[in-house]
Amino acid sequence: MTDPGQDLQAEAGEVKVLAELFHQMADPTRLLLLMSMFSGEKCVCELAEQTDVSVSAVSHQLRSLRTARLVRSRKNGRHVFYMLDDDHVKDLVSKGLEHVRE
Amino acid sequence: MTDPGQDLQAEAGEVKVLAELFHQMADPTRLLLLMSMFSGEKCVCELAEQTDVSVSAVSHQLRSLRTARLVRSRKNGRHVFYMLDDDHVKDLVSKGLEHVRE
DNA sequence: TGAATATATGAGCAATTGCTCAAGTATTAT
DNA sequence: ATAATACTTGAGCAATTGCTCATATATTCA
Repeated sequence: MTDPGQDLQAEAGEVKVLAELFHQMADPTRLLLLMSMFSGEKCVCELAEQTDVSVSAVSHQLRSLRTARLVRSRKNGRHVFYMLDDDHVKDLVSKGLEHVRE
Repeated sequence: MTDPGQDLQAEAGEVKVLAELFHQMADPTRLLLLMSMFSGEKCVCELAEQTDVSVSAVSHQLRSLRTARLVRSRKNGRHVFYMLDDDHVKDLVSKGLEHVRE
């Protein structure tokens, strides 16, 4: 259901930021990375394994997600753990799946 | 809040379809077109006017949105009216704006 | 019928994307 | 110190994107 408390009018600037948010979720690899983090923080090598993409490619995409503030990272020894920055992404994927599954 | 009734596990195929959904919403022009339809069906020339994009470009993007089943159209005389195919898009934009507005 | 309006579509092109590969930094282990 | 592991980063490249422009189709109007 559409949240009635949300103002659906938006300025041009807001639309661009919103498009950028969806853009981050529009690539299968990035989307899979985000979904892998639903169960908690994951290190780069785990993410690479789960998505079957090279460590380098994953690192590039994580940088993109981090710059866009969808994820944040924490360093521990030689591992870097990535996690969702907030729960909105999870909500969006949930809503998206509702649509996909009709 | 994350819908607890939604299964957040997804197969590879589902992820691709979901990415495609977000991809449609990831372009500022397409997003603006979708948002213009929140208040009801609009003809191509109205949409072009509101988004300040050429009629040709709008038509191309509407075709993309229609193929991806985010919108559907209805012909009346020489006008073609476009409308959202269901309310999920509206929900996604609403959730997205929550994120953007922190 | 012919002109005007509304929309669709294909070609072409610059910009962006997502990968690989090679090289770099940082941390731990021997 | 040297090697191994974990990750990052820049260059380069093929594929995709979103526009414009020209042209085509469909409908209404005079």
